[in-house]
Amino acid sequence: MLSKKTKYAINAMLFLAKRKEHGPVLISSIAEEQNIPQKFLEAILLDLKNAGYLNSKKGRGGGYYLIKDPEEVNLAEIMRLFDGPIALLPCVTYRYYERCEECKDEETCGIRDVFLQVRNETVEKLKASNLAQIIDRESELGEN
Amino acid sequence: MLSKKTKYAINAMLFLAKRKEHGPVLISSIAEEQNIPQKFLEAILLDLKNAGYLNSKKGRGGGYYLIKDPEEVNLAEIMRLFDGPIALLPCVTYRYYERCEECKDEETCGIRDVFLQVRNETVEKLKASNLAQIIDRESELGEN
DNA sequence: ACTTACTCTATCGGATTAGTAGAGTATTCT
DNA sequence: AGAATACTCTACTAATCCGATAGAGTAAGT
Repeated sequence: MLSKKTKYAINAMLFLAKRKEHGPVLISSIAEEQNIPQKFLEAILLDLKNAGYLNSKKGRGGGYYLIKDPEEVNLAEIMRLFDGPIALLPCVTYRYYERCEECKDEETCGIRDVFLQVRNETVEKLKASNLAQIIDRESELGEN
Repeated sequence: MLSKKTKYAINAMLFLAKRKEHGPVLISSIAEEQNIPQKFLEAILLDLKNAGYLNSKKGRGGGYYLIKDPEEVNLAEIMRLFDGPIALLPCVTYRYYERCEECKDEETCGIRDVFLQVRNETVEKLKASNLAQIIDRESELGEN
């Protein structure tokens, strides 16, 4: 299951993507409109800033704003940032590879390839899901 | 990521499936051969017994043994037993459905259908992966 | 200067994970 | 019957993670 942190991050990013042309948005506005505890959100936004997705402006008229193209930010990235690897086994991740300690022999492991397939399918789908596409999808659904 | 409990359970089940015709297997043998802490394994085997996969025999010559057909036990079931739902959002599980509390409107949620697709693909793959198939796959890999 | 608003450090309760200890109960062999 | 075997149950623990909060600090704008 996704952590709340990741869900909050996705919602905050979508919110900021929709307001991209309106300049910085207050943390307190994001918190209020997306139902996120403000202090918790502050930490999340900071992580997103440090990861290069957002920038912030201090003082009056300040706030956070998206600096990446909404098409270039996908769910896989956001999830990895907060929840770590998407794979279900450490031995089928690319970036964070680790042996399964209890595994006798990775070469003949009967479950490894299933989990590798699952991982690949999942990552593919999540990568295709970028902020722009999600926003389109939302308004599409809203019209019915 | 899968918990150790789930991984241990899978390994123990595979081990018992291979020894299906040999009668009961001691907890201590399973623990030793699969590198699982014995006391921890005891709890796992008990859960698997209560879930109807295994049965046990007490006293001398006792132990645990598989009572289901290896083709009828798949990874999705074992994972659900120990780690709960496979879906990444509570609103896309069938058995354990729950609203996402921070979700404003499920009908127009832009990420719901991606996660539904991911869940369905994953469950499908994991269901196809049963004990018999995994054992076949292992010996197949061992021959190269 | 003063206000606004982001940033950093520390802390916290509760839940979960992985594992341990030990007494208890049922079964079988002699 | 009694001993030995082997599963079963209850309780406990250490470590880690999750979600959240508090408060002081710092930077920017007016």
